Amino acid sequence: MTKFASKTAKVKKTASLYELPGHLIRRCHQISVAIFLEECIAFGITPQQYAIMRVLEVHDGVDQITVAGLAALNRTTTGELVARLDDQGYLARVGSNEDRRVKNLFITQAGIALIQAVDASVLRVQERLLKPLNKTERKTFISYLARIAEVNNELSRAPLRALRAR
Amino acid sequence: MTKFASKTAKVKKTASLYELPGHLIRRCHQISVAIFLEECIAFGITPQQYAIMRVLEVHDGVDQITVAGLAALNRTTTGELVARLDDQGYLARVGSNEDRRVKNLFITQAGIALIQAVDASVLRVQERLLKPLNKTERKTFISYLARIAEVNNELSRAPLRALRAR
DNA sequence: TGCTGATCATCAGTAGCCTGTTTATTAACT
DNA sequence: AGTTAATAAACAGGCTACTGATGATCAGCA
Repeated sequence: MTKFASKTAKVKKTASLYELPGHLIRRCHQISVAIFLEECIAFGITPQQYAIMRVLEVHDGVDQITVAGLAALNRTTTGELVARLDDQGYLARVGSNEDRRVKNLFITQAGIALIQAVDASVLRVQERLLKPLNKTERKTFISYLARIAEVNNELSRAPLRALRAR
Repeated sequence: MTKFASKTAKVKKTASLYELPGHLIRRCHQISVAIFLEECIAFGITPQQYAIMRVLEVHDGVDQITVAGLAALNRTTTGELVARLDDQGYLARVGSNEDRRVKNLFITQAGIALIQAVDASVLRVQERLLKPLNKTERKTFISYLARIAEVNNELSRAPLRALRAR
């Protein structure tokens, strides 16, 4: 048996759990969220809520599904997040007149103020998260993440969706 | 104002949402989970459940908190995951005699069979996830992820915890 | 022995993430 | 006009992730 082990061992074995990219990405995600919450605790905002606000900052007045697409968030989750942001007064849901199925989302003054106020904290999140990498490594790392996210976008259950023409 | 803009612009502005590492990591995480679920749909297992099984494969008989630490999972979440794995018959929870607070987790024959059966699928998950990167880029990417997870481990709300001496 | 502090599992409650379905409405086609 | 298909939002239900608290138990120490 052992005699032919090297020749018959064509079956690749899965790496250690601690080397599996999926597991590592999950851990990095947890770290990223933890740092974000710690830095932004004073604003009572989560990374996902922040993402929606950043989308709205650029695409004010779009509907929930569009925001979900632009932020790469699930449509149902987005509904919940938007409800909370509405409660907090950072955005307003306004029923559309042209299409009565739609609720358009508009950023409020408080919402604009929030994005500005939170900016320094978000910068610190990036800084702390990427601290283990030097400047060139950071660029490389981000470019790899971006490439994986872009090329595999359609594999995601909440893919990024560009703004549709109206 | 504009005249001095370049000189006064010492305040770094946060990057586009689509360049923020936190946001990109979240998207890659979603993709990773989606591919895993797709590949392993036949086994009815999730990435987190798989992580627990892999830990148990090496550290059979440890308690829930220890498994949580070794898999970098939250203690409460681990309790739920373990309950489901128990229901599915992949592990057994056995009350300890030495310490009656503790429930030791033992992998079952079905659990061992599962890990083996799922192996090829997990390999495909890695392959598909990292497809946008070439061989050297993959190594670099994984090493960056590992470094970020390791250096920032204590920032996580569910940090990796080594096996404690008993 | 009895007190005190730690520890394991669990519960309650909140948030995120997802699927499939339902309701209301719109668009498209006959 | 009337049927059908498509779409936005919301609902039901399940899994993951976390905090803070509770009950049971154990360990250390007076």
